Amino acid sequence: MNQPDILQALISENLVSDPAGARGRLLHEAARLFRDKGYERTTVRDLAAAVGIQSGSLFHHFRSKEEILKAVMVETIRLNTALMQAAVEEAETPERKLRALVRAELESINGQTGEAMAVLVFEWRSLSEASQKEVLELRDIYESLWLDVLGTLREHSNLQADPFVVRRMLTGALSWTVTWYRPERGGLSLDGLTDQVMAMLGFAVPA
Amino acid sequence: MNQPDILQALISENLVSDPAGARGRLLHEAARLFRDKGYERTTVRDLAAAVGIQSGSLFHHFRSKEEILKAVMVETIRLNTALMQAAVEEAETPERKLRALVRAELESINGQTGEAMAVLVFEWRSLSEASQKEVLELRDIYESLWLDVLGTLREHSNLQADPFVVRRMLTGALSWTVTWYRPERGGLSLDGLTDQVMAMLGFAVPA
DNA sequence: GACAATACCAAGCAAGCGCTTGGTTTGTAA
DNA sequence: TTACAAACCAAGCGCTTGCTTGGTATTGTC
Repeated sequence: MNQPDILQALISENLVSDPAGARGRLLHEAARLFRDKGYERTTVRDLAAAVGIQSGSLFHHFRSKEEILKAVMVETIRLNTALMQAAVEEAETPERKLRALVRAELESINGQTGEAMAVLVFEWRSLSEASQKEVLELRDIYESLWLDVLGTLREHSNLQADPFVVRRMLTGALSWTVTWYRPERGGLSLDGLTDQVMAMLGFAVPA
Repeated sequence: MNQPDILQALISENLVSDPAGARGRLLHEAARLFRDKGYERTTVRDLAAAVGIQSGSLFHHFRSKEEILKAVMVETIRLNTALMQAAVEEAETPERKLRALVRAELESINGQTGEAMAVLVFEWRSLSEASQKEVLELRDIYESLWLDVLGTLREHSNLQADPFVVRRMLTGALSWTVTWYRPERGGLSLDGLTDQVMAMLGFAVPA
């Protein structure tokens, strides 16, 4: 299943909002604003203005400002978990599975869902503890994908370091690309960047 | 020169505030609060209460709340640049220099200056653009330390990936440890963690 | 012991915040 | 046409925010 199909499937299951609908458009604008200005500095008036309604009207769709932040995070994780799962299944060797994961995460961070992924990383503390717990459970599925692949590589001695540590290091390293990676100017493509990450981990770049 | 001596030297040059003084104590508490609650969620009343004065009295020491954030960042960079410089000079081979840098950065993030380093990473956007520019200039010195060492390793073919990319990946990976690394419970020491990072990069762990 | 300079307090202002309220428009289906 | 819910507006409430102001202790210096 390709990327648009996966998105479509999630929309029809009501797990992700349709980007064309009112709710989806708001979440997209919210992600952009939260990334650019931070959650706290973004006012409900900013959010409302971004989709062309009055600030009070927001509360017809969401009970609170925090619920908007949570929705951004939850829907992003749902989408990216599905995309990652597909990417892993398509690859055949453990090394190619790892490459697929790295590539997919780089894409989620620097591509279409980039704004929302940045929010997930940098606005985490703005979530209430109750919401944090909910979101963390969703992340577990996502993370187990990584740990399975890294664990297999470790067994085959293709990895010198501990899988848990490597995953956490990669989380930081890949997330951080959002602060500096600009594919448009400078030449390094997403595939090129993926190669660099694999090379850093000691895996040869395929010809 | 050891760590306390370096700190003392910076204090006497007025580049870093004495932690025992009023200003230094405030900056320390500010770093802690900013890390725990975020800059925006921390009020000047919180800051004042943490050092036992009235909120208005803060503005005798700092012109604005943002100036406090900036001071936290500037002083942290000054201190850690000095510590890194010393660490690199002491090591003799390029590989050992890299290890010294990794170890020093992990220590700065997870040790005494950890609160302030976390602020530097996560509250960056809360700085005004003018302040960001100032702080960025200070970071350049710091970063050139890394690029020199990584560049040398690259020339000696001990590094497969591009030094600029590796440094940026390491920035993310090492910063991110602040979100998960808890030395007290779990066993992995700072040296052990440093070994893991080096292993991940394909460098053998010294016996 | 006089006298600045420094450090602080008590009170509060103006602006901006998230959110509520009561009422109006719009879409949908019988 | 009627009925009704969903979507939205206009206005503003109550509270918190960063910061100011005018005055009072505290400290260091000769």
